[in-house]
Amino acid sequence: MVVKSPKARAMRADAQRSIDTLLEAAKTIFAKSGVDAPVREIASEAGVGVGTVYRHFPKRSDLIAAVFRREIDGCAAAASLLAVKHEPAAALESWLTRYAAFIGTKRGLAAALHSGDPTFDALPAYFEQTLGPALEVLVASAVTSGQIRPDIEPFDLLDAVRRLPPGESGQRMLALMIDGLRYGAPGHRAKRPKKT
Amino acid sequence: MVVKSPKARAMRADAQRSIDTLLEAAKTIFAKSGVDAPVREIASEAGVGVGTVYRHFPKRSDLIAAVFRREIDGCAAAASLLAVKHEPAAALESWLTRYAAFIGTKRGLAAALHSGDPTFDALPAYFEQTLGPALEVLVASAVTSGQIRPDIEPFDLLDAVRRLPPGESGQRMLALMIDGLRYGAPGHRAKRPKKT
Amino acid sequence: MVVKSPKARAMRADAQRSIDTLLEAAKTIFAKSGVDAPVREIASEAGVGVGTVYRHFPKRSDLIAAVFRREIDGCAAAASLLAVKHEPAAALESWLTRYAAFIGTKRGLAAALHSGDPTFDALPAYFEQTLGPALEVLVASAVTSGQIRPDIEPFDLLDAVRRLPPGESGQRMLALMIDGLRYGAPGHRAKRPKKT
Amino acid sequence: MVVKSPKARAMRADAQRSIDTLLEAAKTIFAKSGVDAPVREIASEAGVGVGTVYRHFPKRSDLIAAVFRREIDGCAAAASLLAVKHEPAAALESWLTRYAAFIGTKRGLAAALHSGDPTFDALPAYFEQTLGPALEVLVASAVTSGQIRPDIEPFDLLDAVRRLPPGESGQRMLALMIDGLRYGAPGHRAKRPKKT
DNA sequence: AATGAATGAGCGTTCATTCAT
DNA sequence: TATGAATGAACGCTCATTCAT
Repeated sequence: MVVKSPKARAMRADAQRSIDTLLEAAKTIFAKSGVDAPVREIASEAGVGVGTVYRHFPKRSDLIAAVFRREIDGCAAAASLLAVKHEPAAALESWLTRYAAFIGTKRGLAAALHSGDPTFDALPAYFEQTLGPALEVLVASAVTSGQIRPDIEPFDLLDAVRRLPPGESGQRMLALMIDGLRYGAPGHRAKRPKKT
Repeated sequence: MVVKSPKARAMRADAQRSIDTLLEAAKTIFAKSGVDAPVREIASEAGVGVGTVYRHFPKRSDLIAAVFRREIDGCAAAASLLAVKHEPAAALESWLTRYAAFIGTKRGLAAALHSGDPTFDALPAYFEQTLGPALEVLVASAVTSGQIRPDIEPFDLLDAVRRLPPGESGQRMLALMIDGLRYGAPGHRAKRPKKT
Repeated sequence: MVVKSPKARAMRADAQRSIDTLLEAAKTIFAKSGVDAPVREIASEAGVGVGTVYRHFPKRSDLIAAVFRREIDGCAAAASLLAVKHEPAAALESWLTRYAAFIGTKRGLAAALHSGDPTFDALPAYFEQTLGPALEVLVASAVTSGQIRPDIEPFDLLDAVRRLPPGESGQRMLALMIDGLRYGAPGHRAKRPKKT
Repeated sequence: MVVKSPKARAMRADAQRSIDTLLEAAKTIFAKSGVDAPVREIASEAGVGVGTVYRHFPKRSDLIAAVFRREIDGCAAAASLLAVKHEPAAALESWLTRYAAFIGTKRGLAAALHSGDPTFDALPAYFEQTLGPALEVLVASAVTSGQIRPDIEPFDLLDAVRRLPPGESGQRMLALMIDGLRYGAPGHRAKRPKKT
């Protein structure tokens, strides 16, 4: 999904370019200085005037939400790409890693998202409705090809990874979970310890 | 004993009282408005001028660190108090609850602590070195009296509770952990399910 | 007098319509938000882009002056209309009322007019030269028909009404003046107090 | 009356100096650029930082009101000075001239005063209660000494002069009124034209 | 030592004006 | 020619920090 200004109708090319540049810049600045970074800094990073920021994102929360949506979109879009470039299980693994990285980056936004600002109300639902199906396709493909166990609920996976602690410890746990996915797969059944 | 002039005594007491008042005020204001609250607000809550705040805490991070240390101290001190007022296991339970409450309050400070400001460098070590022994005593006592299982590493407990999610869900998980502590205790062994 | 852009010869119909719409919009916005209202607001009221405003009125003072001239024109034009619809004295009365209303509306512009901006230099003269003759015709007609006293200088009337205080008190004073006009009329002479 | 900040108690010398300087600067800037002049300009004229302006006058209307009150005070204070430097009638004349000048200067503030801002609510009463007695003393003195007619209500005089038109025409009318004051005085009765 | 007045950098925001579309 | 996106100067205001009292 391409992020557009509210009135997508008759959007001029330069305006769309401004929005794209702005979102990219905001992402960078948010990562560097937090979501409370001065608007001027974001404008400067984007190479536009502050007025342009305010034109497209009258409130700071509008900008934050747009950045967040954009990254959700990017993450979901990555699923399709990975699906055609890798084996099903490898694609799933790559995507989960990417998703975890996305979550890690966004941890700073969590506070903003829970600020009660109504601008953020729709974000959790958007998160699930966008990333859920993306993951579902990857999981289904890997299951069908017998590369991972079939008793996995994509939503659970999404949620569990989201709750992983940040840093290396989280990465190790993600690796564990991915191994766990493969563990019960039909193709690996022979390797399972026998029950007595 | 060296006799000090009454004046010197009084001044030192005054200054210490100022600092205490300031830390108490800062704690209150940090809780209400976050660690970025205006210095004036803190000074006003403490009933002093802003100059006094800057005299004792030249940088905001000094004040934050001092508040944090003070609460760590308070939390550690509570261990001794609880130890003499309750049975070992009950004391441990009470203290863990208090500790969790402290952690819950501080969650806002986490971002500040990870800001890279060198003022905060020593805090994690201070945290561990102060609360670790405090908990260790409580645990040892409860283990010795056979009220909790003996295979518990105090540091793990400290760390695990710190990572608990905020809110009611965290409280429920803390209750579970406390029950788990009692579960393997010698005094409860009779209740353990039999091995077949 | 109809307001036209400098190159009246090549003036396209839609351009003239733009100007008319703009002046009407500016009048509305000036009345609502003062002469310092944002240009965007005026453009929006007129249903055009801001660029169009600047095309026709490069400086704000140009727009203000044009609005003012337009209202002077409208007021002067009303004289002819009233002259054919009413008895001479009634026409005069109606016009003075309308003129007073115009003045009342414009009171906000007074400050702008005295700002020293050379754009406004010609306005006072235009005011007099447009409204003076308009009133003169009405007065002459009423005098000729014997409905009002003959010793009235139109300019004095114009000036006096302009200085009337705003609000009801001004309306009452205007009524008084109009009565005074009729008082010395030949047709009312019988009612005049005798000189001894 | 000396203008002081709301909490006159414990006002530091530098603060009072700041206020005085600010009011003087504000008067100058208001006269030059109107009451909507940038705060920075006023601060700069006063040689202080903008923060100082906001400390003493949180809202612009506070500053406007204070300037106005200060000038009323100054005008009232001039009465005492003139009373001891001139003959009663001359003092009255000088003061009326000064008062008219003050009114002339303030004409720009009229709009602000009628803006409905509650900060200005008390100003009209203050105006009357301060200038009324000041004029009353001058009038009484001149009447007692037989230099002006006795049938003059000070308030009427205050009000009439306030309504005089600005500029030379107003000055001529003020002169007329002052002559009128002397005209009916006992000491001038002999000069009155005889009725035939 | 304590106070709080003063400073001024810096932020959010608006809006006149320009100019690419 | 008309549009409105982009610009950036300028404003109101806050508040960390300094320093005279």
